[in-house]
Amino acid sequence: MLEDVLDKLRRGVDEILVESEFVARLGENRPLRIKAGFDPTAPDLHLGHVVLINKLRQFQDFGHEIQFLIGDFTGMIGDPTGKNITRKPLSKEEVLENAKTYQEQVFKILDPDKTQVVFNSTWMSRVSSAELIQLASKHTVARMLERDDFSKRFKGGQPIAIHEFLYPLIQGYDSVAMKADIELGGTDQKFNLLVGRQLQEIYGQKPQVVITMPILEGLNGVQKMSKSLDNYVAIADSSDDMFGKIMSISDDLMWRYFELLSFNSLVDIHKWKKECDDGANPRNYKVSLAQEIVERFHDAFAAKKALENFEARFQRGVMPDEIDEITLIVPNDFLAIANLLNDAGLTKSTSEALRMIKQGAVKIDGEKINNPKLLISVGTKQVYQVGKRRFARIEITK
RNA sequence: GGAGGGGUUCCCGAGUGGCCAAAGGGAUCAGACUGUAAAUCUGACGGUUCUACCUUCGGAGGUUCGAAUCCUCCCCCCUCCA
Repeated sequence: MLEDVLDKLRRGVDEILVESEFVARLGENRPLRIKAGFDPTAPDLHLGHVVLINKLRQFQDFGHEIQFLIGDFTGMIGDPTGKNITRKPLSKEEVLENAKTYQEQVFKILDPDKTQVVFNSTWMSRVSSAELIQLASKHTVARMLERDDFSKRFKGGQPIAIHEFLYPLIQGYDSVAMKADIELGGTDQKFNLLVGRQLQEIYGQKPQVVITMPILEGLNGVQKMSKSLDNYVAIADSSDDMFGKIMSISDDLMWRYFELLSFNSLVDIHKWKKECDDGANPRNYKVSLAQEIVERFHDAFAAKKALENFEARFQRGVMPDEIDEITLIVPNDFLAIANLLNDAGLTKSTSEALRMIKQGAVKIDGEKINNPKLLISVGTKQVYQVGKRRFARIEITK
């Protein structure tokens, strides 16, 4: 029984520190306090976050208690880690607003009744400077430099601000304040999570078990999924977008997504991979992955519809059902095509519009055009298309 | 406080007086092909009234017919010494 639970909980995780302690805690047969921290600045949750949240859900299903920690205290200070732009500090109102958005999204996966949302400002804002220095005295610079990104930056001559050393300490102190049994985080959080263990021990608590989850690669498979790199699938994406984005990942990356995001058993996933290796069409498997994910965040009907739209659009070249309607008001009787596309927002600049036309990417009512100097007269209303994905029905009036 | 190194187009990173809107790679976009918004190949990738012009190489001046490249001052980052 315990073995079965363990197997399920181990799926997809990167590391469990310390495994024997983990087994012992589960054996205590009580609801464990599972901590997971989130940054209050990015309320747009994406599939990268889902990897972790799915795991939380699993713990929840086994009867454990999720402590969904929103790091509003640190967020209010503003953490410029690894950035050259100073992140602007968030106000109390913004933090609360973001927290609300978070919950709306996260409760698509987690059970709200078994989830406690907590803010670290609750305890951190009461900590005095003297106490903070006390906390800082519990750790050394040498140990801080063990953290991979710190040591890399240190050796590579990149700056490390003093307060960046405080973040792991505060995060670790959160574990003390919360009396966490287990803390989950991405592999990039490993160091911080371990600081939690050390601090708990210093403060006379049983150190938390640390579980790290892999960082999901973004759509291009190169860097991690993140909003700022624009390679993400947001939980809030429309069903069509979500479906299309998943279809755009490479066949290789698909297996990674299967393992980390799908609820299908690993046995099945490995079987499918083998089938593909033996010549089956990976497209079909990718479709089922895309459908599973769309279904989870929307519903079965939306998933079916998304597939139909996708096939119509990209296999048969049918125009989408819903096209943005735009009306452009111009002073003359004619408008040059490049300016039109730019004004309508279909291209980023008129230069880009001209390039697109040269490359044969522009269609009017389904007809490819190749004259970059084409003039469109006032009074017309046509569907303009740039590439395969950008459409608008544009009316020109005087 | 002293000595030295560095800031280049979305990112990484070449370029040390004209051939530089600036190599190469990544990302992105488009076309072809297809199994799909995969892979692969090809092309594009600052802006505009586009065979030309304008703006860009941390900022402000200067030298020069001509500067990302040379000089001066300033800002920022890093290393070593104290």
